[in-house]
Parts: sequence; C-alpha cells; structure tokens
Amino acid sequence: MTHCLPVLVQTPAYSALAGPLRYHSAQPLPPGTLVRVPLGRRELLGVVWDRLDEAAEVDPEHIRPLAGVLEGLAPLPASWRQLVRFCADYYQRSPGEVALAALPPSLRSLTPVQIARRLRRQGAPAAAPPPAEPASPPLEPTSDQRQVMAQLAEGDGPFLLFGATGSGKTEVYLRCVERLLARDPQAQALVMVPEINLTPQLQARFVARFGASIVVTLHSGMTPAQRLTSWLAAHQGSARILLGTRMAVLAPLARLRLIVVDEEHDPSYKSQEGARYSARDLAVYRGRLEGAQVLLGSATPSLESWHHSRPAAEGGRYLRLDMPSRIGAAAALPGVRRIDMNHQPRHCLIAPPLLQAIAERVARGEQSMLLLNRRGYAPVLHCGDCGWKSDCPHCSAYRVFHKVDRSLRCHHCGLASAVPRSCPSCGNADIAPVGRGTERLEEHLGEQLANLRRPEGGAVRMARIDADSTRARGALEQQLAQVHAGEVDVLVGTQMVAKGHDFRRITLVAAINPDGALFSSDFRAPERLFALLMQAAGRAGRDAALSRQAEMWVQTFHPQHPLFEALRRYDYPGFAARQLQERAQAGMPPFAFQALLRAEAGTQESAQGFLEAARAVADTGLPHGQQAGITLYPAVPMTLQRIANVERAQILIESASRMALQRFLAAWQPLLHGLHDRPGQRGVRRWVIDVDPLLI
DNA sequence: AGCACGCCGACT
DNA sequence: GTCGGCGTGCTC
Repeated sequence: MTHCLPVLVQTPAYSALAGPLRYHSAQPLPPGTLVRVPLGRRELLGVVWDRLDEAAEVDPEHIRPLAGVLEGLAPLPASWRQLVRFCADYYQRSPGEVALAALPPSLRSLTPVQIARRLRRQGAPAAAPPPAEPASPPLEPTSDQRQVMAQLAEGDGPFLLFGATGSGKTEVYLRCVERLLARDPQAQALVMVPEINLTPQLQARFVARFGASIVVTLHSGMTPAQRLTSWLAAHQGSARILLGTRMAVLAPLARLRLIVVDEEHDPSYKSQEGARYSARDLAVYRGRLEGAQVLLGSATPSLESWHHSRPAAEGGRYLRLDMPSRIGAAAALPGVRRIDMNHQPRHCLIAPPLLQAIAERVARGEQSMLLLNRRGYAPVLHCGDCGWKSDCPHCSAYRVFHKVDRSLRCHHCGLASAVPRSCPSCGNADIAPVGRGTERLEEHLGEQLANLRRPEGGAVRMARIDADSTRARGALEQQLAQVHAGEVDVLVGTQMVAKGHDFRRITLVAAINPDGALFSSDFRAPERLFALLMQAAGRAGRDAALSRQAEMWVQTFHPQHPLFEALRRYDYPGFAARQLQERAQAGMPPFAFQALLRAEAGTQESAQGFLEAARAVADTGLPHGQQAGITLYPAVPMTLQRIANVERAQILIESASRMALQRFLAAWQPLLHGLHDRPGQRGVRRWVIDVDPLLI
C-alpha cells in the first residue's frame, strides 16, 4: 500500500509547479516532514504539506516515489506551516518558495547522511538548563520600566513600546524574557533587530543575563554551518531565545510565547527580494497565530504602527506603552541647533559656526559625529566646457567619484573604471567633482582642522564609517571600537553609524545635508529622515558628565520646516500627527493599502507594454466585481529607470480595503503568467508583485 | 527556477 | 568538423 503525499519544493509562483507536487511513499508521513524528492534529473529538499487537494490533478502514471526522508528531524509544526501559507498568500508567492527559503541552506545542500551525522552530534533537545547566574545583575528598573512591565503583564497586545533612545527598551525586553522563562521554562522567545550589525551587542546582553546555552542567533551573515546549528536549536527547542534579523521570523519555534521587534520602524524588516515580506507584520500575525505576546519597540515608530496604537475607542489594535524618560544623568536629549544655510557662505560644506563647534569639541577632548548620506567623494563628475557628466553606460544614474582609488563607480550595477584625466567627450582637462560625499567631507574637515591641536597637543584624528570603509569582514566592529576607545575625535559617516551604536563620548552630532528628504517624491522620506535624526541625536551625550553640552546640529536651507521644528522639541507624536493628517488627506498608507506590479525588460516600451496588458486583463479577464474598490494606476518608469541595462517600470495598485486588495491580487496574479508568454511580451524578463511596498 | 534539448557562429 | 550561445519546453 503506497500513499500519495503533497510535497512542497522550491518552485516559483509562476511556473506550472506553483502548488505542492505529489509523490508516492511507502510510509504515511505526517505534514511538516522534511523529505528529498526527485524532480526531473534533480533531487530536491521538500516539505510534506497538509492537504492533497492543494495540488493540481496530475496523471497518476507520472507520480514518482520519494527519494528519502530526513530522519531524526521532528516535522515542522502546524503553526509554522500556517505561517508559511499565510506569507505565501499575502505576498503572492508560492508556498514552496516561502517554505524552502525559510529553511537553512545547508539542509538543501547536505546529503541526508551528513545531516543525520550533524543531528547526532548536536544531540536531542537539552533538558531545561538551570537558570543562569546573571553575570551582570540587572539594575533597579526605572519607574517607566516598572509601569510598562505591569501593563505587559496584564494585556494581550500587540504592544507598541514607544520609548525614547536611552530609555532602556532593551532592559524591558530582557525582563519580559526573564518573566516568561520563570513562568514557563520551556517557552521560547524571538527577538529581532533590523540589521546584522546590531546582533552582537544584543547577543552580549542576552548571554550576560541568561547564559550562552539557551541563546542563539540567526542572520544571513552567519556561515551555513552556524545557521544550521541555530536553526536546529530553535526547532528542537534547546534554544529558548532566538535573536536575529528578519529571517528569524520564519524559524520554527514550537513553544514561541514572546516576539520582540526592536526598532520596528526600520525599513530593513521589509524584504526586498524573493518573497517580499515584512518581518514586523509577520511577527504580529505569528503572535496571534501561536498565542505569543508581540512587543514592537521604537523611539520613532512607523506611522503604520503608530496609527494602529491609537486609542482602542478610535479603532486602534495595538496597545501603546510610553517610556518617555532617558535614564540617568543623560536624561536630556541634546539641544537642537538649526543652521540656516541661506546665511552661510555659498557652497560651503560645513557652516563656519558648526566648524567652530567641532573645533571646540576637539580642543576639549570630546567627540563629534557628522552624518552625510552619500558615500564616495562626489556623486558626479562634470565637464564645465561641454556639459559631460559621469553617466553610467548601463544605468540611469551617475557614476560616483571615489578619490581614494581614483575610480568612477556605479553604485547600482557596480561598474568601476579609472577616473579619466580629461573629459571623455571634449578633451577638456578641467573636469570637476560636483556635490559632496563622505570622502570629500572627511578630506575637507581634515584641511579645516589641520592646525587644531587636541588637549595633549596631538593632531585631530578623523575616521570615516560607511559601506566602503566597512567592506572587509570585521572592519565595522574594529572602527566602532576605535571610536569607543576614544581614538577618534571626528567621525564622518552615513546613516549606518546612527543606528543603535552607543558612543558615550560624543557630544556633537551634525546632519550635513538632510534637505533632500523634505521634498522627495517618496512620501515616506520625511518619516525616515525624522527617525534617522532622532536616532542620531540619541547617540550624543550618553556620558553623564558630558551630556549638558551635547548638541544636535542640522544644516538646512529650510530651518522653519515643520519636520525640524518637531525635531527641535523631540516631538515625535506631533510630527506623526501631522504626517498622518497629510496621509489621510492624500489617501495614502496607512489609510490606503498598496501593491506594486514591477516589470523588467530590455526596453522601457516592452516593460510598460506588459504592465498595460496586465492592466487590461484586470478589466477583461476577471469575474465581475473583482475590481470593485481597486485603483490601478498607469504604468510608469521606476525612479531608477534602468539598472545594468535592464529597463524597469511599475504600476501601483491601491485600495482602501486590505481585504479587497488581497482578493484582487489573488485573482489577478494567475492571469499575469499567461501574459508573460504572449508573443508581444517576450521582452519581459521578470515581473514581481510587491505587497505593502516601502519604496514607490 | 533548473536543466534538458536543439539549432546556428568561431575555434582546435 | 566540435564548443557554446540562449530560445523553448518540461518537471509530481
């Protein structure tokens, strides 16, 4: 007697293999079992799925037997399968793609024998370890923390922890986990941070509190072997605390009781390739699904979460918890100073008063941090004679001048070449860098401060931290350590330095050129700028003795702009209220729900042609009424129209109802597969649906 | 997606 | 006369 089992394999939504495939098995394997199955000439990892009727009918002759079962691995739990199903449905992908992407890569590449050996080595789930002796005894909780802990004990959530930088949010996370494990020693907690860079310090604090044996981390920077170890520990239950980036939300945790999403506003939680899921939104869904408490934390919540945390009487679904006070003597955030660049020397990089302020810090032995969101020396080279600019031949973007290695580099396709000695177009020798990047800022500052002396007489020490300076493994940690050790007086960096790193001795933070976000076509740009500046300000004055003279400087041509007014008062609620009002009036998220259909093709015409055909088929090919409440906008080129010679275009789909949008997408998406193969659409290389896109 | 098969240009 | 380009088609 053989059984016919549905099995998920990694197949994309648009191949004919989107659903589960059928295989014969001598044994009736429970859903969630990991198996190996033949597909064509390959042998793939697969997951036994729940119901056969999810698979399309197929000729019984063609059904092949399973190639093997991964012995010793417990089947993935029903809740995990439901999470995968939800994620696939919501983000319009195949369940196989979501399920297999959520498994560690080594499960796919190792042979069953290697995996069995690995399982034997890692052993069975460990018995509950004795509670670790805290290496660092927790401090007395602040009154804010006490109050928040009391609220967390009572309600169900989800909770939005609205806590100022330095108010001790991490301590709240630690206490929540502590309380959970005291109540249920077998329970598991998931704690997410937006970036890999932030995991080490978080891990250090959790290990110090709970011991290394029950804490594991999961992120894409780990080696395949490490990822497998952590994943197995999570799945088998020996890990009680899983720390990680967005991928951790899809880890199997059979006894999950608490999910923390730190810095929940951070765009990194939204995946930008494969299944474009939001780990924050999935966390909320997963919490409800598995009965786990969900705690979203931020000093500058996303407007979506903020809106959800309005009073329940007004329709709010999250419970807002306030922690307004910074801890200790650093209680006050630095004063904000706006420099009106209209009244400064033209084209100056750093206004004289700011330069003066930096010089004073150096002379006192304090540190300064300058933020400029552009790496390289100058964003473009320009010929004054003929107007030539350093275009990238493959992208609709300029190549950036990097002085360090005298190269022109495209930040989109990676094309790099030596800087021409003279204009490639007219031969003029006088080609000039236009605009400024971190390299140029560092150089300029070095010149301006060349004659300055530190208290003990040494020269000013500068450092630059951006994606270029931290390319090598461990470079970021090393550079951060230098800053911490006080070996740097002036730090220049992109936004990566503003995120989460505590610099105790910094007393001045300056935003060099933040104006771009004020008038951006991206409606979320102000939200991101406000979060960045708040976060950056939080870096300053964390050392009690220095906090009084801490300052946040903003160079702007629009000093009266409401965003900077709100920043001056550190008034996130005021800023958010204003933004939400604008969004409501304009009918934008969170008051509307959006999706994008993006197409890539050899020419802009064929990309747009595909999209227009998709628009047309929404009218003609769908059951009547399926389009009710849905707005489909015309196809337009993407902001970055061409990358690596691929033309990109998109259409926006909008609805006031999330349900209506979901229903429409589910009905529409299958029709698009047919379009792709039509004669006129051959030029289309790829298309994707992005649900709840962050970048439009 | 992979991976085959299949039919046309520059190499030993 | 072969190696290899990617167009088309199939995989439970």
